[in-house]
Amino acid sequence: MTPRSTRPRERGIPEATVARLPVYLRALQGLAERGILTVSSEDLASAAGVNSAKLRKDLSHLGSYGTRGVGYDVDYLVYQISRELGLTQDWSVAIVGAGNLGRALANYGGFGTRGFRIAALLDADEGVVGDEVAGLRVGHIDTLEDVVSAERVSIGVIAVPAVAAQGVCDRFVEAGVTSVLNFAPVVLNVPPAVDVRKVDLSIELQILAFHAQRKADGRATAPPAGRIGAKEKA
Amino acid sequence: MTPRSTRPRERGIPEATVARLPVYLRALQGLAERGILTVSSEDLASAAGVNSAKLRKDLSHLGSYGTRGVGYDVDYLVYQISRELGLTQDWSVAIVGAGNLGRALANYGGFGTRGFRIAALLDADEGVVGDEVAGLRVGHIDTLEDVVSAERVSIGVIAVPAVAAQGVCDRFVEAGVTSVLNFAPVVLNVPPAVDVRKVDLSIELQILAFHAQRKADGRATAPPAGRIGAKEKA
DNA sequence: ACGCCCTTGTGAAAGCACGCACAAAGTGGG
DNA sequence: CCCACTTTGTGCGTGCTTTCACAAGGGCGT
Ligand SMILES: NC(=O)c1ccc[n+]([C@@H]2O[C@H](COP(=O)([O-])OP(=O)(O)OC[C@H]3O[C@@H](n4cnc5c(N)ncnc54)[C@H](O)[C@@H]3O)[C@@H](O)[C@H]2O)c1
Ligand SMILES: NC(=O)c1ccc[n+]([C@@H]2O[C@H](COP(=O)([O-])OP(=O)(O)OC[C@H]3O[C@@H](n4cnc5c(N)ncnc54)[C@H](O)[C@@H]3O)[C@@H](O)[C@H]2O)c1
Repeated sequence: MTPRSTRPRERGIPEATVARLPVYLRALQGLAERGILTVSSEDLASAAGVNSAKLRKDLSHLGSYGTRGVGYDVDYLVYQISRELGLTQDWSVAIVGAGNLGRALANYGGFGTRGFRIAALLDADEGVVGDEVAGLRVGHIDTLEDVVSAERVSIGVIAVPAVAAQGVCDRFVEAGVTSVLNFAPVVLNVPPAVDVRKVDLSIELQILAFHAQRKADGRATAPPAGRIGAKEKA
Repeated sequence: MTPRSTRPRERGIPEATVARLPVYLRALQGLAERGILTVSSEDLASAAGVNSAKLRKDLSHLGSYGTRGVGYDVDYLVYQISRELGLTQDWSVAIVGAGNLGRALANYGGFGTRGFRIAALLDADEGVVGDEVAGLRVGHIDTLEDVVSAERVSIGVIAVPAVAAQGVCDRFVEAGVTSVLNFAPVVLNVPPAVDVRKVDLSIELQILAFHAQRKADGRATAPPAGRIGAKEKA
């Protein structure tokens, strides 16, 4: 059979596109707040910081939601992108690690406004458990499995020290969480069905340093690469 | 002439490679701490969560620093990658916004240990200026230009609310900062010579939500393996 | 009702990135 | 000294991304 006739738009949005949809969504919400009703691909692309052809191709993966000669209806597009991203439903998030970062995350208002609900903030330190952070009481890490199941947590956030991250991750996975956002600077090992994304500050800084150095160098500066012990090239 | 050109690395390392070098570096440092002297591409790749062929190709962009039949000298490779990333020098970083996130960043130990020095933490709120955070006194935003110039800040970190981000960014750029790390959920507008990287929590969550929805949606329309299923994504 | 003009949606081309598979290169044993 | 074995470095095919360029589609003024 040819299942291709089943859907107006094929299931199978390129990963690169998925990563940009949230950016478009935010830009659109900004436009909506300013009372703008329609927007051309050119203007939206500019607001999102991308090339307009790319934006159109990205949106074309969702369907034909534009009107030629006019542009896109802002509200409608917000809805369509939200739906595609799964934001028409709420997602429960559990944060493990109530340290500097975990608390900052819990205090961050940008969660709830976008359909993500912090169901729990857990920590292993008895001195921290019971604290109130952003109207949430810090729970004990041992309740992780219960919380995940009771609150139907589908996204786990890891904000513990690097050495503890894999262990926390394993517990999340064991408890049935299949989406993990990792702030610890380690490579997590998970089964193929689990989706891990990482946010790594050091890496970002190092990438910036690389480019900064290159800008500063200007010309080819190959300082004596040689060093103790190892083989000398040439 | 024509010596097998000592030019180990051509100018022009692929961006994708640059983004992975910090991951390799961290994995190598972990090995070094455990007293491991040499490592094969297979083992290092596994520690870094990538394919070994990819790792070898990435490293080949820096030069031929491996020994066939043996592997790579851990210390030597640490040094080479560090040098390539510009980590053999120290970088001064200025953080603007001493709120939840700014404080968490300032308190984060992982900075100094990797060659990044927090030269200043600035805020506009008079009630916050003067606070001590992580042994650092919060300065007033109006001193930004002075600090940048006096401390030779080359990397600016933006941790202010979205509405204030572009303004802070403009001041950084005006002051001569050409590398910016942005935590605010906005698209920053900068001259071409300025390098901006963003860390956007909401976007990461939304991408996770997209895949989570897809997994939950009826069937496996797309085998999770093909996408960012398992190992961490770059 | 007609045609002009604007903007979308999309082939096609070019550019990157990835990973396989293997020759080359070096090690260590006999 | 030679050979068997290990692991690197890379040529090459494949698939994904980006960008260009334009035909098709739709609104709007006359
Ligand atoms: N603070 C930052 O700005 C920042 C930036 C980048 C990355 N990170 C990373 O984020 C993670 C957290 O950073 P932080 O500054 O919040 O550290 P932190 O030390 O302030 O907090 C860590 C918290 O995790 C808890 N914890 C430790 N082991 C645990 C376990 N097994 N189960 C549950 N809780 C446990 C500790 O009790 C502590 O409260 C670290 O991996 C760090 O490298 C932090
Ligand atoms: N807290 C988080 O976990 C988190 C997560 C993701 C993104 N963010 C983003 O990071 C940014 C900061 O978040 P936060 O939670 O720390 O906010 P916050 O409100 O706690 O802190 C913001 C700080 O910036 C200062 N500020 C405001 N305008 C300024 C200006 N023009 N110049 C200098 N300082 C100024 C404020 O005085 C305040 O101290 C926001 O854009 C937020 O969206 C935060």
